[in-house]
Amino acid sequence: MKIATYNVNSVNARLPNLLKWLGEAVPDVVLLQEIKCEFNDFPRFDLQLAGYDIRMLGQKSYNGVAVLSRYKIKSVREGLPGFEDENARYLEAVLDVDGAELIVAAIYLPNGNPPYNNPDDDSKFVYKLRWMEAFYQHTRELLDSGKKVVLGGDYNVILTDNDVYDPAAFRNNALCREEVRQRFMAVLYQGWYDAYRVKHPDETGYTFWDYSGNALNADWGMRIDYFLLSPKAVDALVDCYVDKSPRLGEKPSDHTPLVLELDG
DNA sequence: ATGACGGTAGCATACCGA
Repeated sequence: MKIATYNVNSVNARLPNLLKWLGEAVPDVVLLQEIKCEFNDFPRFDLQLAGYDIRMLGQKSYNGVAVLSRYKIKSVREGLPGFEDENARYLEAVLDVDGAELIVAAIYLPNGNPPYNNPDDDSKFVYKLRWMEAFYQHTRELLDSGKKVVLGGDYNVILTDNDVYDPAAFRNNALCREEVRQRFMAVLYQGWYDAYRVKHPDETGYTFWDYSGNALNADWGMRIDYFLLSPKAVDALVDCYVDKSPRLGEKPSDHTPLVLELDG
């Protein structure tokens, strides 16, 4: 089974790029972030024709997440429990995989950096930390359930200095700050596995390169998209890798897919 | 690497992003 997480930076702007990649990589499940549209504007017919059952949680202009699945989607949870969120950032789905249950979630964690025109405004950072606290509570419950769970998404966290091209330049960035790293580590310490790092302890594993300048050519990237696996999911882990081809192709997202292969 | 770039709303320019 092949599962992908892909921040598409607008599913409509990315549709040709996305459909091309789906045809080449043929993932069974795709977790999308930043679809940037409401229900009525989601390109569901194209994606259904590509073979997927679809659930989405959208809003106008910003954010938005979706689950595409070749397996039947039995139910979904929209948003984190106990957290009033004005943004569409969390969609969890129960899949029927040949009679067995697999839980997946598409996650778009807040960025947390201040607006450029107001660098002293920390409200977005406070929101990020609140979001991570609600996420921590929910991942505890998911882990305690003992189920097979795959949490994929754009976490907007640079976990260590090995996950960014210039750690010094990003030291005070909301993706790197110690409070954020500690909260992400706290989730991992519950007993989740960072699938890419399990398979590739020393490679960069960048999943994002800025559109500007020659960031892509110079490999000025960062690893901010992750798969977190519960123990039952990591037992089935075959591989986890970055597929850079959509980032190198026509009209790319600034992210590229992270792919997970599970046994069965 | 506080720049320059892309997407959206909406029609000029502001907001968002990592």
